[in-house]
Amino acid sequence: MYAYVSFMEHDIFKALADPTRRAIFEKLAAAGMNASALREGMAISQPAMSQHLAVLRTARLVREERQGRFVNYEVDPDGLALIAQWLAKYRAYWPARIDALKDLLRDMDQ
Amino acid sequence: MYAYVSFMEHDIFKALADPTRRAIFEKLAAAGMNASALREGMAISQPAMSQHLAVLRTARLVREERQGRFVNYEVDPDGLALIAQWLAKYRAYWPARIDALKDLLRDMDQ
DNA sequence: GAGTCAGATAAGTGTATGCTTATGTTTCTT
DNA sequence: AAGAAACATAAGCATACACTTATCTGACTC
Repeated sequence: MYAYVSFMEHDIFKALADPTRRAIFEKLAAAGMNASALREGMAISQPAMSQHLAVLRTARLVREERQGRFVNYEVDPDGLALIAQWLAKYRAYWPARIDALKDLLRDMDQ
Repeated sequence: MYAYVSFMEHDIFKALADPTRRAIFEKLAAAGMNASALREGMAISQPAMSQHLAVLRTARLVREERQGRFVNYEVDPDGLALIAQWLAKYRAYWPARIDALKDLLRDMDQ
């Protein structure tokens, strides 16, 4: 069981280590869209985008939904949940004062 | 200001993309210790450890405290805070409760 | 002061990674 | 049925990265 988590954890951090993929993820967080729409204003080739999306998919940071010949992408909460889980392990070290962090903590505490 | 955050963000995800560095960080989260103590049971050369610690330091995931000829390392809350901040941006996508996390883990267990 | 110990840095090397061009696959249009 | 559009995949290449061995720096001991 934890082996799976470790693999996923590795995939996630690997995926987020690339600035282009973080930008793609951020764009998808604002609104789900297909790969072509994602490319707009991003100076990235079609194969490169496809490869990045594959990495994000493997990390469960993003999920696809086929719609005819389009593939709509959106944020997959599972990946974010795993990051939250990883972060929660080190909760003892978070600075207590930052308001945003308090919100974070409260939400994860439920 | 936000430029600094972006740089730091990149350093952090790059740093955590390596499994050895995640292991080092995890060990330090359990207890602060010097570089030699960190190496114990880790099958890693002295220069490699030193290089990994430099990366973690740059990412502000870890901080050093010289003590004579020893250098004691410990978790730096600043790095964790930046991850929490990053994660907070996507709070809208988190599974509503921890139960969802448990479901995820169970699913991954198959 | 000489030797030793903890750790950092330098330089070189094999592999991983992100890109490119080319091509494949599926769906839609006409 | 033929072409085009939306993606995915394959193969090749240049760079980044994590490791190695060798050397350097600074602090402690004798």
